[in-house]
Amino acid sequence: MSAEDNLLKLVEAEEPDENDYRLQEQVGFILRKAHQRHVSIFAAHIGDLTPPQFAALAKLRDVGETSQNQLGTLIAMDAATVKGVIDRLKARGLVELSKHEIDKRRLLVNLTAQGRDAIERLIPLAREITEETLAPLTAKEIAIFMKLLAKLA
Amino acid sequence: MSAEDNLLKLVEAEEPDENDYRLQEQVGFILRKAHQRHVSIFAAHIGDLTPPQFAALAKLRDVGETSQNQLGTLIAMDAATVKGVIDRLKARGLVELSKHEIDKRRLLVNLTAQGRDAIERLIPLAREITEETLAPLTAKEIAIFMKLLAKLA
DNA sequence: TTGATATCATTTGCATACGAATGAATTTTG
DNA sequence: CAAAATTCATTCGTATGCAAATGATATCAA
Repeated sequence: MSAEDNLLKLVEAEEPDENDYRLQEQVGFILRKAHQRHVSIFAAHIGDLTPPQFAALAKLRDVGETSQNQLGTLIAMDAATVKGVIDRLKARGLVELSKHEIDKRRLLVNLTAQGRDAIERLIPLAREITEETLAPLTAKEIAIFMKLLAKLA
Repeated sequence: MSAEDNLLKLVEAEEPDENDYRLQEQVGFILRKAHQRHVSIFAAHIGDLTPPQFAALAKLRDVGETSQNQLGTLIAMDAATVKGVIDRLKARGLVELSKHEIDKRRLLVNLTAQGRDAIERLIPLAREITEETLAPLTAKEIAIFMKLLAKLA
């Protein structure tokens, strides 16, 4: 191989050929597919609630009454998104809303008795969902994957 | 420690306490956050196109003219979703549609000259997006992560 | 205290994402 | 061949997800 060939190879290694972009190998594309698969598994186990709705109930169970915005922060939803989620949970009687006594801007959210029953009943199913989502990996791989995924998120 | 204590520990290990469900540690929740972060990085680099729109253009560049449904399969979008994406790309002159001569059900999609220019121009930015998304990981971690993520998706 | 800022919530507009229903065209099968 | 099943595309309804604009309230600072 000539010196020119070696130089060419080096350049290609540093700056990949523009023609060689493989969508299927990009992290964003695979992340989107993995997320889709998870949502599909979720729907198969819990048909009458979406993952965001479940997240809201699960977090309210953790922290008790909070403001809508604060809840949004805890479950990684912006104000506009969390409003829709809470509205739908309220319409189904799973959460109740009240005004903050002191700070009149805040809208407090809390579980109803029915909402508490629902989340307690659903948590075992949620464990199964996590398990099934991770089923393609071994226990060791799961440990590694979760650590790295957390770093990315 | 008594024999009873050991038995108790064993049972707890197999069937975790129901009170101890941590949303923040569930794979679905973190997957959703990682995906959100990626979309945000994407938007910062490529403001005038969404990841699904980019995926459609990139895949058309790979495979050339295809039917709308086939394209959807290739980029993991159902028929209803891909229609919206293609409609918007068409409205912007980045793709063109035509009828399949033989199979009258099919709607063929292809890049326009403008669409081809756009995707060629954007691919280098997409490389940066992938890089930035993976920036919290070392090279070795990236290799491991991508292998495991692909298994999950 | 008051004027500038910041926070909480809502609304609008746009873009995925998918289930379900529908209709048209093609393929399979009995 | 003819009926049944499948495929391709569209439409509708519902649910995130986020940017931007708005209004109400609260906090900070001069």
